[in-house]
Amino acid sequence: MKRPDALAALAALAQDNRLDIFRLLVEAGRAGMPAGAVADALDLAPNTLTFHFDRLRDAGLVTVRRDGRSMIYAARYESMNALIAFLTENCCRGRPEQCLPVKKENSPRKTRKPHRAQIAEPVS
Amino acid sequence: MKRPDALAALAALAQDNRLDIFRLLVEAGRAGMPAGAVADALDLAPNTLTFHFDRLRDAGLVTVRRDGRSMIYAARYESMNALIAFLTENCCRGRPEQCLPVKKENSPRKTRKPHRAQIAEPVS
DNA sequence: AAATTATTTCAATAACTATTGAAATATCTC
DNA sequence: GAGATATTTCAATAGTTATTGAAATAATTT
Repeated sequence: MKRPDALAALAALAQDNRLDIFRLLVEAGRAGMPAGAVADALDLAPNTLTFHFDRLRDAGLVTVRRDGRSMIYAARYESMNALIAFLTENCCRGRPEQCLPVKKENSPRKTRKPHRAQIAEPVS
Repeated sequence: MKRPDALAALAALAQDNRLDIFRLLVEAGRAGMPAGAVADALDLAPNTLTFHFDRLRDAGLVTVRRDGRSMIYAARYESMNALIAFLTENCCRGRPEQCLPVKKENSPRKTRKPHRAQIAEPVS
């Protein structure tokens, strides 16, 4: 997965309702579920839902097929895994050495008090 | 990592410049790098950068400490891994059976043509 | 073929987000 | 302590995104 796709997937998942929708579809498995069932489960207006499905679809995270008058949406596990792989790539699982905590230097005592706040503890 | 934190992390990473900033910090390792160096590397205005740092910080993805007049930003690998774990949780690595492709049913030939589009191939 | 059910399309709107320029703050150097 | 450097704060603005209501489309049932 390349950067633009990863960015699209992140953006698609970075929204309250869409995260719920996607997780619900993941739960539902390969079979997927009809739009209406998702609407009921999450209490979303059908047009709002279509809006979010479109975004998930654009990001390649879900597929649709028609079944009678229902539209069946299903999670694309491949894309999700590709995203996870992308994130993993340059993080710990890709470079485990960086996940280790910094080893505290056993610094020699200074004779004078160091300048105020020259080196502070990380904040937030 | 709980849902709200995961959502915050996703939102923080789901932006062009922030994704670059974060990846750069990940590259930089535990030592982190001064805001100015990030600004130079990515050609971003200093105030724009502060804006994005704030968001990454709120999402718990980076830390800051002051070193002289520089502010040193560093990636928090823990959070990144927590996010990956969250995403993995209900996806393939958590439920590998779901990643397998649907096995195509070897359906008995119908005598009559099925209703148009009753079951279609997944789209997009 | 009319009524019903499931979903999408469209336009309007409110809310949020990123970027910019100008000014403020903090630290360092002379 | 004046000037320089590094970064943040603030206000304005342009652009994007989510939600809504009303109407349209598609498939099914009667």
